[in-house]
Amino acid sequence: MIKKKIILDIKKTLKKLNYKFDVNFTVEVPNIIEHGDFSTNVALLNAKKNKLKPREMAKNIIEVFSRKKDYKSAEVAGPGFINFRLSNSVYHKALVDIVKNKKKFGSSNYGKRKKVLLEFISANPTGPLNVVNARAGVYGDTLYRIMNFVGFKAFREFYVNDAGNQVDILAESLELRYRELHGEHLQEFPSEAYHGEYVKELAIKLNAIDGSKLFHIAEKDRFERMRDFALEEIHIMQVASLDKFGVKFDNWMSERKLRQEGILEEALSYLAEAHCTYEKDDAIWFSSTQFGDEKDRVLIKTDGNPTYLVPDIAYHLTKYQRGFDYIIDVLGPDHHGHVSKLKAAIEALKLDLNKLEVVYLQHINLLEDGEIVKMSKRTGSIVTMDDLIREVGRDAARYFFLNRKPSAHLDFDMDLAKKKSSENPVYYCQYAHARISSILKKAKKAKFDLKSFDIKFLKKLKQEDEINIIKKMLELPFVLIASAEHREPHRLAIYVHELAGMFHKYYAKFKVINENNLELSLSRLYLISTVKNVIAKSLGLMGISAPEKM
RNA sequence: GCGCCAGUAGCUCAGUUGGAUAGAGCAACGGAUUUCUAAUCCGUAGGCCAGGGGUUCGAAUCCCUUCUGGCGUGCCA
Repeated sequence: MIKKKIILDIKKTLKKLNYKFDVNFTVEVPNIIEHGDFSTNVALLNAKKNKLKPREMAKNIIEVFSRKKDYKSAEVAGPGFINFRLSNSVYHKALVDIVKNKKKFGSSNYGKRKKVLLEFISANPTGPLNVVNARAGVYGDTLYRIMNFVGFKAFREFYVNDAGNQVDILAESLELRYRELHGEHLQEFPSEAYHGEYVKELAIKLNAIDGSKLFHIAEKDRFERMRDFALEEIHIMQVASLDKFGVKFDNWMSERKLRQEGILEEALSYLAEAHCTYEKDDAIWFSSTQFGDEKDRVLIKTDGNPTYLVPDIAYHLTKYQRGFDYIIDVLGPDHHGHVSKLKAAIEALKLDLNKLEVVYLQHINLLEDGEIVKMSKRTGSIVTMDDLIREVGRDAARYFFLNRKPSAHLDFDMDLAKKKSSENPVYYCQYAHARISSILKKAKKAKFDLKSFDIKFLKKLKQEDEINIIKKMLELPFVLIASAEHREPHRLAIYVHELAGMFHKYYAKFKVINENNLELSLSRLYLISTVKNVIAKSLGLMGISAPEKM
């Protein structure tokens, strides 16, 4: 919008002055406010071409600009930057545009309706979701919302590993607990089994339905009953946890279903057709070394069962078959060894490797009383997603996870997240929203009605803080595009915090409602109600509430 | 050994395609409330951007290298 106009104006000027130039110069908002509203490096990049010194070239450009009415000033700075200051009226108009855009402000067609598959969490269906899953959930969910808002067609998927070894162990664990209920005493609960309390609860629930009748059926049938019951119950449990966290999925892709539908065989046959498989030691191997892997990998084990790699290849095959333009896998840091094998397979299948992106979310340390809380799935001593939400609440949990870029390790300070005080950044943002609501309420009581507001009043907004707030709001569309583009929703979290901060400072410095100046008061009310909407919109995209009152 | 990720203030972290004087929050210290919500604001202090080299008008950012930490490197998933 404004930036585009400046670029255009610069180009026109360069042509007018008969300068040679490259089009890839930049126009950006400087970090330092004293450096003006916008800054360009056009003279730095093109001075050589025109046999001029950068400052000299900049000076000539400025002379033309100083005659344009939308520009308050243009000056040479540093080695040859040109800093522009725009007239307040330009920003006043922009503010009106934000309001006119209403709920659409910030959205764009950047994604061009491209189809995006976001796979995240994909935790094993063998227990409750943990805090790492929570981080992945918030990340994926927020990225989904942002991508859709900037014009992508995103789709959320959870891949359920409901086949394989770990599921057998789950069924066996349940059976042991079930037997315990019927008075059988175990010497020791096997170390590889699932120890969590939830297995005991499942046994109690199963017992309430089936009683002792499972002892009287065939072993195979009992095993299947155990397995299916556990999988179903745990799925329900996971959905419930996610629901509390505001995370939803468009599809739960079952590994068992993939197997039943013969996709594994399909993937294997494609690999065979591509001459990438061979038999050795009674196993079937994938010759992944020809795609840069260190060694070849087993696909079908000596016992005739596929390794985990096969269903994963098959699953990714379906991702490609479903016609997505971007395939994003959100994984834990312990998966990157696995991804190189998967990528080798995708190459072997002659699928477009560029479509596949892997985002690694780094580990989390939970801190309580300054100490790291140890987590172990095997011994059952995990902090679950439910625990976390119960402890710190949904808003704080989401904000804390979102406040970090995905590739960063995350220390989650439980004590800080629990605090309902100024130390807690999530309240800082929400408080700005609540504060504005409160002012608007008060204005209404004092008979300041925005209906009698007129655009002409906006010229009363002359304070630098006011113009800076408008500038900040104008950044939202770009922040969202950058968040989507780089798959980094944390940029939005940082943005809201900054905007909230600007409002708090403004609030402390200026009074919005002034009985003696109707036009100024209405203009300020107009401004802050826009700030309120932008904060609410941003928090909304992060799945965080924006309270009217705190 | 090889591969991936990271190293920025006492702590936790931001830092857009390379831009000008590297920023927040917390912790520390000193202030502000007869006022539209003090869950706030203002100020002070705090830095060899892990070390070294290179690329150029210009590097926390790109390249090379060394060091440190996490993770991976199964016919487990």
